[in-house]
Amino acid sequence: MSGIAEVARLAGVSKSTASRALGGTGYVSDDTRRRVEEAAAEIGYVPSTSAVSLATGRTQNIGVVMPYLNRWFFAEVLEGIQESLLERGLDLTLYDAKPGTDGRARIFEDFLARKRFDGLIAVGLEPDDDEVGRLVSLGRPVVNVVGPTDSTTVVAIDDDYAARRATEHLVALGHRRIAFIGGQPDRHWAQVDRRRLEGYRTAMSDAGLADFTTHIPSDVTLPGGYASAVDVLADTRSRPTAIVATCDEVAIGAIIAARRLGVQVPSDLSVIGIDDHEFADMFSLTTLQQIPREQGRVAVELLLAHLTDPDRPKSVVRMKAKLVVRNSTTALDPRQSAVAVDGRDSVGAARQPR
Amino acid sequence: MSGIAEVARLAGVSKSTASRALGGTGYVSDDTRRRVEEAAAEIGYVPSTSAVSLATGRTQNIGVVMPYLNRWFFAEVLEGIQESLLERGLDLTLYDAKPGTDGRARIFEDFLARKRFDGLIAVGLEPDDDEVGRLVSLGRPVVNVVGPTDSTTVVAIDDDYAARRATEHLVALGHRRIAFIGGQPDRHWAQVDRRRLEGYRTAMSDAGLADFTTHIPSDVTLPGGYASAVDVLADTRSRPTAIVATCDEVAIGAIIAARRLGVQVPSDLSVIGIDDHEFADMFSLTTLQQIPREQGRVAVELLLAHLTDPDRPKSVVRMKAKLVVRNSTTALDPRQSAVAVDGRDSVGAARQPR
DNA sequence: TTGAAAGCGTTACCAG
DNA sequence: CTGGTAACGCTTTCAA
Repeated sequence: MSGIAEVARLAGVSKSTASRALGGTGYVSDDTRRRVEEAAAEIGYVPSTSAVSLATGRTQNIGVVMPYLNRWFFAEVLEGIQESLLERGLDLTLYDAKPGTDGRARIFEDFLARKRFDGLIAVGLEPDDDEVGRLVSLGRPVVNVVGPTDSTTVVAIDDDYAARRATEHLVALGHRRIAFIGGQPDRHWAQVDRRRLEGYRTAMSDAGLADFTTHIPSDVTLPGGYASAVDVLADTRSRPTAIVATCDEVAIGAIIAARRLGVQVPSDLSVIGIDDHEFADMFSLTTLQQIPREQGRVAVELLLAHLTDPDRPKSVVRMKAKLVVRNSTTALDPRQSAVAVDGRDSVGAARQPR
Repeated sequence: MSGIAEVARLAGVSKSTASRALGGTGYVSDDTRRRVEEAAAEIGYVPSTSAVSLATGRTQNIGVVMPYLNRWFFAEVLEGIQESLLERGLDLTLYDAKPGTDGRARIFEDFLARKRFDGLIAVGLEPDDDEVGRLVSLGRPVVNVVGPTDSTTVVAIDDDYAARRATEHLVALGHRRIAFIGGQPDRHWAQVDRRRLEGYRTAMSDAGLADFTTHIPSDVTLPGGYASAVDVLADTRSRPTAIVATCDEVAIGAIIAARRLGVQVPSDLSVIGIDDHEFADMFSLTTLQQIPREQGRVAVELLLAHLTDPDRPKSVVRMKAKLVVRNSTTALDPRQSAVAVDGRDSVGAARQPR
């Protein structure tokens, strides 16, 4: 009834002309264009997305797959993606693919196969081989935010560097009994957390502290960090003097645990995280800053580039997290601190990475 | 090339028959159906969503509009919606409409108008009149999770009750200097928070404590609660003995602030929230429990009911939050507690509402 | 129980 | 610069 035919009728032109005038492609006289636009405005014409998709093969929609919605990192990335798509007039279809669930299987088997999108952004998905296969076989560009660097275009921070830098910061402050907290060998142990653990190990070895290397398993959540830290900090004798957490949520959980147990941060215990979480400031948390919202925006740009140029080679954007020193870390022994502190680590204002 | 035509050719039937066999509607012999299904499986046939939408007028997609993604309540509702849609094979398109942004305006003007969905779920949107108008004019069913009870079908908890009950709990414990924290008169002050403040006021009046009524403004976030609480608790003389927080995030912020200031919870200060946030247990927070995930699921059911029966009258599902007593609230004066405590409020296991 | 053909609302090619 | 027409891939009458 309405539709472009109606617009064409009102403007006194053919459907094709109306389409051209509205779409901006092809030759149309300025006068005709104006008449068509007026007609469209008059009846409040909005093109049918399904008809457009059918005719053009483009959905003007981007799919986003992620395993969690309720964790800071994921929510921030999602907001970055959403912002960026919004500016470009693109819709966003969300798939919540929790590891090990039936729902995840259905998403890969049925939902994604429908290809209701021109391209896909996978956030921290860590797909298994089968899933990677399905992703590739969609024949649509895919960008990963945090993920396998080989099969697709990826944007992420350098996890190894972040964890090393965090560890080095503590080493420079004179700490030796430095533990790493986060990640569970048995449950879904994310690659990110393994890479960070490796970075920590490397830094410990490089500092000649291999013997002090300790991994405290923990759920990668705030309560998870709290629970594990309570456990570890309870024993006053064996307690580490510093902790590298796999992310700020775990770090903050550890800080809360320390406070509850009467362990002073930073004087009795230094804690450093990775993220620069929205709560980091409130807990005076020293951390390696990443900006997930920005990663989301970059992911959109990369995906669009792939859409524009299908032959564009895959690329890897690896950002460097930046040390932000707050008040959760301090020199092990006050008398040594002036000497031991690495100049790079002096307290200062945080700057944006990139 | 592929498409249903190919399936039909392989099965040796017409497109119409293939469509009927696959769609499940209309008469098809069992034998034919099997042949068609095999053919479809063989070439991995997946119907084009745009073609289906164009032909049927159904998108098999639900739109979800919310103002925040990174807050517990919203993320939980979203996960509930997603779960529920996933079971039914429906897609979910997400719109992030932050109050007062250009993006929000564009969403209402352009994005929603595209009607890429069969129905819409608005979560805590609190649309202004203009926005409500646009929503209605879409001619698609709309369900609100938390929102205006008049214009559309709504699912929410009874905020007035929750806040009253929370306040009554503290009154029953003998508290008089009870303050309410959360919500900013100047900024986007959510209706939810105003309703809760009203519930608190009513309960205070009913208890003859109108003179003690105090509203502490605060951002409705954990750091917001922290900041405001630090402010209020600093003055030992005027400090309240108990706090009703508009939600658990604010309540937890207040608890963290109290700990930092050396104010013992609950002996020096009782704190009660509304939510039963994922951190509530870790902070031993007494609270009025709601289950947003469940609200999301119910919203989907209601929306689908409206889709099935367009004449279905609007309805309001108002859930009652349930008091969960943990360890952040206690009797004001230990000697009076045995008498003062309302029997209903004795500590016990939480049960699910509904 | 099956098939032919007419849409669904656009875009895009090809003459004019 | 414009209009007619086919095509996009599927569903849905309507006859047979």
